Amino acid sequence: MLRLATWNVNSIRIRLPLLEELAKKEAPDVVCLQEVKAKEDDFPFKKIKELGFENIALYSIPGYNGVAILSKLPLSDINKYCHVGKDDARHISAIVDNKIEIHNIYVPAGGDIPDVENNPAFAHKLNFVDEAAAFFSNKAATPRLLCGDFNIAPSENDVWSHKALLQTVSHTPVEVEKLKNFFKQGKFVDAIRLYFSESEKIYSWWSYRNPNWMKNDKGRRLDHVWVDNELSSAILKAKICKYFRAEERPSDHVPIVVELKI
DNA sequence: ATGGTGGAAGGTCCA
Repeated sequence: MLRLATWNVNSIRIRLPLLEELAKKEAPDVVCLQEVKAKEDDFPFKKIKELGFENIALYSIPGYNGVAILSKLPLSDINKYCHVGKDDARHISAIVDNKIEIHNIYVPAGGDIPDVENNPAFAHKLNFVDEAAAFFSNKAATPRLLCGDFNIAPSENDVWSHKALLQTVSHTPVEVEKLKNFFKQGKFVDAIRLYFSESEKIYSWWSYRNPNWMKNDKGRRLDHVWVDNELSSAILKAKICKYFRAEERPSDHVPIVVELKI
């Protein structure tokens, strides 16, 4: 049995108390973090090891982005990837316990304007997703799990209003198409939708800019866990830890936890 | 049509 959490923490240093809560309440064996926003010298290795995560794979730069895999089980074959020519710390992988290859990915947010001509950040996002799709198009020797903040809510019920968000970066048709292509090319299974029906609205992110986030519930499902299709029967449970959004000094994303039988 | 909040960095950027 393996319990894995993925969470965009939006600064690991600010979120240490909540990471401790995650470790205690959800008991993950592996935690994939995005937006750690701390360079290696500032990363709280000691405190994280004290929580039981003795094995840490980190790919970070100062200030922005940064991904990490925290694990109670041994990590091997750690790789850090540069996509579309940018060394911006968005993709790290490791094999956990010699059983499963975990890829932790932070897809660029893409700015505000969904237009590649007028917004280089949006072009970067689309190119990143295309390159990732190509990267994962071949079968791997070890079963794979991909997770992270993909910054795209692909289905109608991954957003509070499909119609209202058609022109909003994260739910535009061009992004959704590219994410679905990525998904198809890699023959992946959406571990979260295996557990929740397609007709159920599920979100993992609520904007900081909406102080009434709980009442309005204008969320989006930006965070994902995908597995190789041969692992689909290994998914036993999935949980979106919405209660983390209501904690003191929350991230705008909440952790997602999956339980696999491997 | 706009601005709303949060984090890190450092006198502004990214989300």
